Amino acid sequence: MSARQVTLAEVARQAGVSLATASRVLNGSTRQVSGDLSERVLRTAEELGYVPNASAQALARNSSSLVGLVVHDITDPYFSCIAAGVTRVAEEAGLVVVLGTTGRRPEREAELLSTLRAHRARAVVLAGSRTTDRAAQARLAAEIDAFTEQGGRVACVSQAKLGTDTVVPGNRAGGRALARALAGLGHKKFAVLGGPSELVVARDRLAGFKAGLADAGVAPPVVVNGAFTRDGGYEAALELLASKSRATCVFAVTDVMAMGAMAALRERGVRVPEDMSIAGFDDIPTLRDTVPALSTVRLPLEEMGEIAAGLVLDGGRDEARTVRVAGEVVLRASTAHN
Amino acid sequence: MSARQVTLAEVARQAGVSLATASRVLNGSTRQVSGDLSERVLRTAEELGYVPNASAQALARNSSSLVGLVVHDITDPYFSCIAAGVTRVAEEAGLVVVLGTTGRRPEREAELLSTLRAHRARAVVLAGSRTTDRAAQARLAAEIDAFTEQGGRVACVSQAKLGTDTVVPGNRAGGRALARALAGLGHKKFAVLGGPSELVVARDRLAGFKAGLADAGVAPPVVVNGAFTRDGGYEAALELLASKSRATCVFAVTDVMAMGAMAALRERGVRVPEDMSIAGFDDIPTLRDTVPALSTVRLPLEEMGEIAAGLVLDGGRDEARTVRVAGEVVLRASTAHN
DNA sequence: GCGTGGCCGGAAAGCGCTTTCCAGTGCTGC
DNA sequence: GCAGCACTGGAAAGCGCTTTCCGGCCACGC
Repeated sequence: MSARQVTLAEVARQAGVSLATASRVLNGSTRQVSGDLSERVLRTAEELGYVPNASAQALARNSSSLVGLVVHDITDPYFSCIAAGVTRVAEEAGLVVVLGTTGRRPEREAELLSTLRAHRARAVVLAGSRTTDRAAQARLAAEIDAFTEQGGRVACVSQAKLGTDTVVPGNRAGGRALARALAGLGHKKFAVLGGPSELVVARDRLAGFKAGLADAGVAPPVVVNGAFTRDGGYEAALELLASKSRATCVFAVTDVMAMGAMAALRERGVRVPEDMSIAGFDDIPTLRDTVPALSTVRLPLEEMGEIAAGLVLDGGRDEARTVRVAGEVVLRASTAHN
Repeated sequence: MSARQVTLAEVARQAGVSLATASRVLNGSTRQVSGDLSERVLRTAEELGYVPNASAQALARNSSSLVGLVVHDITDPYFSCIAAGVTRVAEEAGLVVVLGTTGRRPEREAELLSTLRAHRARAVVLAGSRTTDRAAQARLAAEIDAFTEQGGRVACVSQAKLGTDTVVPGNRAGGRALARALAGLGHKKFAVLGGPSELVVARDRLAGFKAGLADAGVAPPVVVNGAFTRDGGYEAALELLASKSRATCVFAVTDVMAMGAMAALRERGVRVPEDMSIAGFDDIPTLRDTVPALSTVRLPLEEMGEIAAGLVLDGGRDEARTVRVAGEVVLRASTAHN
């Protein structure tokens, strides 16, 4: 139990070389070490089962091999897809990802950033959606500043933050294109299941959708707001039904919300798409296989995670970069002609 | 840019106390510090925006605040639910979780453990399923030993590993109960979409299912193996259909596989449950809302993650503990009477 | 009144590594 | 043949923190 860990010093002693030499061999510094010694060190390290102490390295080098990833809820396919992209890139780069979940509490985001800063994470990907809550936003901005000042890089997914690299999906454009496509199906009365109004993602998608309807000369939609979750979609759909709206097509600003909404419609005996067409946004994998398959705006989620990780790890230029990824309207069985 | 980080020494100097005192105030050691000094330190720390360097702390204390979590694919709801449970508990305990993904490559598991060991993670939760590949298993066992010898704790979910705490779902019992329930629906010919034969989870569920059929006096099922993924289920289902089996009910050893299987059946015009009943295992949240809703064996996935994290973080007794969690058969619309 | 604890502050010795600086060696070039 | 250089190995100074140990102080007991 607790057999003391093998240290570099032991390896060095065992191999009959200095600490410096052992260090140089085992981490590939710029300095050369003769093949002879080098091999001896390698061999003893192997024999002793030496594993470098990452904390000590981080301390000595003043930089760790940690990359932070902050999401609201890892259970949500939107986030888990992004997480998959981020981890893939990080692991390829030999880094380790630290997963933080906020549970959608804005203050947690700042807390996590602070923790990550304590760990001297070299970068962090913020995948949460931006809130418009002033205080939380200021606190977060301060943490981001502190983090970058300390030499770390920050990238955001789908929420531009001052001075950070960002991957922004075409929320507005996607919403707009979707609206036109749906209007093209002949629908005249639309409803939108919007997210909480303080989320810019939700607002952008909604704004785009409205613009698209306007393009098509269709009346503005009824909007019902709900939480950005499956249950939020469920509740919002019930509320919509209760309102006796005459909508024939409903747009949920998120696939996950659409999922909840479909459950609500089904429970109330509203057939999709016969009685009501429904579309979402994101194209999370699970909803491609459902019946009816969900019409949506496809976002390359894993790729977005990869891009974000790439931005944040590529040694970093100074100015903030923004990468836009386009959404692609995919009409499936959940939307019908009207 | 890179404004040097505030260190404890600066706080101490600024507050006019020694390093020791500052440290004692800011981390709550066993030693008391007079209210006067204490407050002064706290205040300066606050003013300067001091954040302790986690690497330095880890080094000095010889223990970090990292908890590892190893999964195959964070995108898979099974794993993301477990991950949610683990992160919740870890974050409550003030720890930080490091997410490692294996992409189902057995050797990655050992690699990740080694990395985690380098970081002196204080514990790790292994949520991957055990392989029967001898070499990989030995390598993994060695890493687990090394990890525990170094003072870290290891817990496994659903795979007993020598000397580790384990959370084991009732795979066999669940499979058995499900088989009986399905037989009770009147089905006589069964098929099973099994996972890769080297996964004990898959084998246990299958074995339980067979036992349950035997209990009910029903003939053994046709078994088709596929990968433990949505696509694996899809392929296996196609293979099953091609085999012209007369099965009226199929059990996919995993909900995710069932999802793929349902897609395959649908494509081939096989109606569920009219032409074919189908059941899964796990009860991942997304499949409760689909049409038809999937019959399955419910496992409290998030709770399993919480339990695993709890086991591994509770200061640890010496002998390995095992917590069993029962699966509960839930029949929904995807299975019909025959 | 003085010895004996109990407390609290501070000095300093690490924790395991990286990296700078210095010393020694063998070459090259004239 | 020797100055100068490139190159390699080692000693040692940190990195930012924790913790042991020591010294000073006060309160107490006899």
